[in-house]
Amino acid sequence: MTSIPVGYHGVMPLAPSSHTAASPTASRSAAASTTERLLDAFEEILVDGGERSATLGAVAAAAGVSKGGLLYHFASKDALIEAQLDRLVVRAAEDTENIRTAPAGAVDHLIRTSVNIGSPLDRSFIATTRLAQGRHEKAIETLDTIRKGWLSVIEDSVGDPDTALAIMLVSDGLYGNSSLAGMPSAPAVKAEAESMDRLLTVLARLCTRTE
Amino acid sequence: MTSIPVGYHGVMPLAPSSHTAASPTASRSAAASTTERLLDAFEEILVDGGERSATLGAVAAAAGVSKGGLLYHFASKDALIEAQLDRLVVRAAEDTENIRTAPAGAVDHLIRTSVNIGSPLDRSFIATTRLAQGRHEKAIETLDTIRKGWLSVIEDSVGDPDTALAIMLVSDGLYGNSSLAGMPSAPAVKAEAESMDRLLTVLARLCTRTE
DNA sequence: GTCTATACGAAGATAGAC
DNA sequence: GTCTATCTTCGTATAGAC
Repeated sequence: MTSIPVGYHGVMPLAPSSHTAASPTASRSAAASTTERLLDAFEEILVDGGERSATLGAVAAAAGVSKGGLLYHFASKDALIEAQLDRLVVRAAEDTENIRTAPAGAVDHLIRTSVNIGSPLDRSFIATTRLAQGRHEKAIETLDTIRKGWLSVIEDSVGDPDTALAIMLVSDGLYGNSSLAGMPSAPAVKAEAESMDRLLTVLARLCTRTE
Repeated sequence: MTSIPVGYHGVMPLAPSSHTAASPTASRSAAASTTERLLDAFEEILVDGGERSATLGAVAAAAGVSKGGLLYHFASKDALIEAQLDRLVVRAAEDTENIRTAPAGAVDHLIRTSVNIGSPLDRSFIATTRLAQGRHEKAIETLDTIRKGWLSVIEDSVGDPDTALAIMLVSDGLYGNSSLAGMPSAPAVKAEAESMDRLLTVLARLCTRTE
């Protein structure tokens, strides 16, 4: 199987303009650059198979290049990881703003987006979770920083730090469970939606002290 | 292969009541059987260094034996993992009973024990978390089963399934964060204790009757 | 029960051809 | 930019000595 050389093709229209990591010759646009495809492949393998299966060979193959090809773009495995972390930071920053300005409120938005639906941020985040569980120091720090940002937004929204912490922990729990479960089927997602509504109703009780 | 299943032989040895409490036997280098020491070493390396660093060589060395010595007790790495999972199941079963019969209430007990303080259960649980993040199927299933047991107890305690879920998620979040942070220092644990009290106060709001 | 020696393959990384 | 060797180290597992 696996006739298509291009491993992953989920992300679409977004123009890969901002790239904090080293980008050799990011010419033009159109289809995803090899660098982007490599990062996509890396994240996907990390999410689906865990840290151990995310070898340079596996990543290269999934992106449709050879190991040597990969190593042209990322001089070492750690360079690949660093670029992945940079990518997460960018995506998380956008997300934090989305939470802050969410029409339905920060809590509602945070909780609802705390389950993996396969979004680019989900993939980047869960991929980093795998690296963090492998005790990669910078991955742990990156997750911690992002989490602090989210917590801060929730604090601003609900006022009380302890309440914000409780909500943040629910989010952590949801994401953690979600990252262990396989990607749910479409109908399963729908079923989860109802559960999600009820959960939010319950959590609303936490915020009944707004002053 | 292996017509002689010398490999793994469960962890049946009945443990003296002090199982859930910290084993007073100083470190992991004395009287315990080699099998136990190997499992202790495996879990500790998994917790401290992640899945990748938990190689047979590292485990054997930490337990004070050679690779060959380890392989006498556990015929393969997977046998080692299976034994580790069995160990978690036993410890978690005891813990579930402790939660159910906790004087301060199930919720209070669950939440308070959802931060890593280095107990045998903590180590077994977090070690399994590492394996689960490495996408080890049985590790994922084991965690899921244990979690369902805890959730069930909380449900019995608080009555409402959705409220129970919220509390369970807070527990998941706490454990997840705790497993990423390094083992905190004694004073840090104390500081956390106050935060824990406040968190429980907040969570108490969830259990307010909603008729 | 535990050790040493070794087979075998996988993983990260380099060199250089195209 | 990408590929094909190739080197080296590491990880799992086997065989057999003590």
